[in-house]
Amino acid sequence: MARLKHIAQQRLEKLERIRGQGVNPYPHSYHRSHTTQEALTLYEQIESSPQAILSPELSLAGRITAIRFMGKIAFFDIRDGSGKIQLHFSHDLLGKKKYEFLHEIDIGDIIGAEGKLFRTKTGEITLEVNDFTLLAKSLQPLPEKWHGLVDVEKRYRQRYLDLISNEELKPVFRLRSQIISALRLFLNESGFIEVETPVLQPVAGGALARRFKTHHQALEQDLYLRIALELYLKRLIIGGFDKVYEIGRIFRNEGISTRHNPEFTMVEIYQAYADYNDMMKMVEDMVCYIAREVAGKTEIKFGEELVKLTPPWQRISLREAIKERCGIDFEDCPDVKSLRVRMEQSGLEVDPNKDRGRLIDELISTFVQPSLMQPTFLVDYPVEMSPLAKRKRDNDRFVERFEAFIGGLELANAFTELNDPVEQRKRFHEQREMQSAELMLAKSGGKEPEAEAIDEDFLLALEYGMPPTGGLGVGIDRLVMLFADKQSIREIILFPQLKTKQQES
RNA sequence: GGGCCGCUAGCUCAACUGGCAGAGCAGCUGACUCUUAAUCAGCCGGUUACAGGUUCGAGUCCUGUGCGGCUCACCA
Repeated sequence: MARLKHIAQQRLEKLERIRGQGVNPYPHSYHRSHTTQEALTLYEQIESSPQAILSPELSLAGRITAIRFMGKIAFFDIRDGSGKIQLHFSHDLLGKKKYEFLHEIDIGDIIGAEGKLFRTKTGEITLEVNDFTLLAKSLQPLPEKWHGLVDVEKRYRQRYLDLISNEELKPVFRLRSQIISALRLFLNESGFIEVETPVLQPVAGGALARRFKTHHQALEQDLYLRIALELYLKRLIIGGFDKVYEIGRIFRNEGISTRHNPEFTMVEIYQAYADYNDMMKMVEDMVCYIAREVAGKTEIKFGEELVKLTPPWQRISLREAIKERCGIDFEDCPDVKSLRVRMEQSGLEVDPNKDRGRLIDELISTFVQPSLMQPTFLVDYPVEMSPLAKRKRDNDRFVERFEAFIGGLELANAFTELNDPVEQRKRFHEQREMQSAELMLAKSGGKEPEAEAIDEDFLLALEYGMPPTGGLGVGIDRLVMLFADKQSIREIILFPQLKTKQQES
């Protein structure tokens, strides 16, 4: 750029004038006695007290969001993490020199101010400033006060501006924090131990998803970012922690959408001597517990829907749910080919590369999922969709697995964990065969064909014996979407993934 | 990756079938001792995302590129 932006240039000139007066525009610290919210509360207490008490001297600090000069007095609004308050400056109280220094101060600057509280003629609690300190000079103009920052791309790329200018944003991320706290509290109170397992893994297993690859220099070895928490948490069950959970970031190298970010947060919970029925109960209890903690009730609004979280939630068998909605009974089509033909008969466009499990998955997301607004468990999945789940006690074509849906969002996935090491090895191999067949087919698509390795270290662990175990995974981001009533995952992730923009300088 | 839509001043938005690129806020100068979207007067601010093309003339039409939104695919 040939010349500096006009406004920034003016601010730099102000900065020099400030320094020229011997004032440090970026001092090291400032002692504030109250937050703006505490100050407002304090003054209301003073007013309602029976004795006539005067406001004590306080010091407040924050970012200037509005400036209104009226000749020899001025009103500023400042905002801190708790809220905002109005400041009143007068020429008479501050003296000529200090009052004139106010003209070097801009919207966006951070200041500290000392004085006493009073109420203006129009009734607003205000600090009568008898001294102030510049704490940080701002060199960039803030978005407009009235409309705030609207440009979606800018809101995500410069989230700090979004937070500064759109007041309704902070509560969303406070809510996110509260949900995670409540979740921890629930699990800790139920006797679970929180653990941390590797993010960098030599074999990224536990789910079917494309991975991110990286390289460790000293080990001279490729590593992958984890796509699930599952296999390491099960190692801990084997090691004798009977109740473990991890809240952690998962990375999946797949498409980005309003429901998908490349990195997202999951909680996975494993309980020894439990099965998927126990985990179903746990999901109900856990979501209700969180609802009461963060919303104070178990009925919440999501989009147009009023969602009732009180247990018991509806339980439908996956097979019945699909049959009811589109008339296809996938058990009548025991192999890929017949199911594909059946789906084509129903007028569906069918991806020829999909295996039977993925075709069934497509039936779920097309016909079933969108209608699951009230909390619902889909139970009992076909074995080929779930390589880590244990077969049903009375039907070995199905596994003991459920997925929980609320508001049309897939929220949780759980099963009675497979603990037979011989069968687990067999299932891994079957899965890999399907995958490499698929890769052969897709090869023309130009994707790098790289079949997932089998986690031999996990299989070895299983061979030492894992107790019967119930496992549960819950997508935290979607849980937050639900409670925050947001239709896009980008609204509840502070810094959603965007493509890097080329710098224009 | 496919389809549809968008990109104009620091921010929020105008500009009719192609005809001089504008307003409000922010900024600067001045007035104003209870304002709060303060008010009043004046001023500054643009490679209309980028690169080509059509045309006497392009913010507007065409082609390509970039980034974003929605959606489909993939996935959770």
